[in-house]
Amino acid sequence: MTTPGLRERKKQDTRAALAAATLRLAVEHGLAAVTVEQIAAAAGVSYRTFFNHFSVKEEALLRPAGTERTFAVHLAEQEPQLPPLPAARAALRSVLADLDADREAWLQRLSVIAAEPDLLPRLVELGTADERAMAEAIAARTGLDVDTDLYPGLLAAVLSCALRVTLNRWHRRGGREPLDRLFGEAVDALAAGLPGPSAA
Amino acid sequence: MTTPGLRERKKQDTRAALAAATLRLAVEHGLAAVTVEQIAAAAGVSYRTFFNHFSVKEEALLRPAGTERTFAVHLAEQEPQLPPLPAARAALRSVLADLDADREAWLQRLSVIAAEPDLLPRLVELGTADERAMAEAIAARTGLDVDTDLYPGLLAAVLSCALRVTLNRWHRRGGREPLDRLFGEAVDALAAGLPGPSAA
DNA sequence: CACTTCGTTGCACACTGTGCAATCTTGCAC
DNA sequence: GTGCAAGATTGCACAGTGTGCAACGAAGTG
Repeated sequence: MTTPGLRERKKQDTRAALAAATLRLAVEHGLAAVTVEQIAAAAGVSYRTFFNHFSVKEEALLRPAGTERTFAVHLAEQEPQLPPLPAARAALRSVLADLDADREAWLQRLSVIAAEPDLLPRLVELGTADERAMAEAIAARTGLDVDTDLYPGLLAAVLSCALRVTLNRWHRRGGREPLDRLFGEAVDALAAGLPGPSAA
Repeated sequence: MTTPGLRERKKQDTRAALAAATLRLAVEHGLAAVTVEQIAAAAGVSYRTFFNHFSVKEEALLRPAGTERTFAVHLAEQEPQLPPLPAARAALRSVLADLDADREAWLQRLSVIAAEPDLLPRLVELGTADERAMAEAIAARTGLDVDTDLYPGLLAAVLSCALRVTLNRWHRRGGREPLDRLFGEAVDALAAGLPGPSAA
């Protein structure tokens, strides 16, 4: 927890500039129509530098900040005696709060995805890394083995889905409904065992 | 439902040859280390022809047959009064039976994925098309709207996850446990509302 | 036997993503 | 402040992906 340091700060600035340029250009022309070269130019850095920060073009759109292990941190903060599902749900609420702090940008990102159906899979693709981390955090909390036991992997996978579906609905409603409530609906349906189409 | 015709048959042969060559080479060297050019050569066709059948390299590994809408068909066959979750579960059992008919090949495909972690996301990526189809089939059955109602999209997403987790477990156990039973365990946990780590 | 349809092929091309080496700036110790 | 190590940026070359286009030939149709 030492001082960030000038070097680290400039690095984050570069990443942020690239992410911002990506978002702006993608909103304008669609991500597919924008080349990495254009993004780098708009951010004032070289083509090669782009790949020092992001390994894939999509990453610049969908992971503007560094690889945050926020879920694991938030999960660890929950009361130890809380069952896994409520604990994970509370942790994800915190993650969603972070997203909500950047409302406009995230709604724009979701718009870019909605406008280019081919990109939706890539969003999911980026999400698998987080899903893996989530599974490991759940395994650590429950004392299970992430590789042999069913529960951690299944819960993480299912919650990732709920998150994805929720973001999709949130965007389709113009971000007017509170993200929190939409996610709550999804998790409630899960906790009830997907009994049937009760929630319209 | 007319006769397939010689032309159509040859087309399927070409696709099958490409898929088989892809699997063989990928098992041997890993998919990333194999180029499309090598695959095409091994299948006895030109480089360009590969992309007449598959739009992405991964597709040749993970979708050896044509784009089958098997789930929707199987779902339509279920008793109309059956609730959505059991109906979808039964339909997916049929899909899994199809996979099981090709046991060895599918276990090999899963091995290729397991050996190359970077590929797992791409599997998910390919799966999103099926997920969308699944959501539409469920929407049609329940009379809900796939775009505005929560239920179809959520159920399809969650079942896709269960399927993915199940295939993963199946492979890790060497394909010895019946695919059917592993999937049943996952869906049981879902139907129970993910109460806690009861199923070890 | 025309005539259409369509899968295959070759070619050119824009772009992605990587390895490598050079350069420059920051952080740190003396 | 001077020198040195760490690391971020850059340029260059390169393998490979995926696409558009036009030509060719075999399969389907009358």
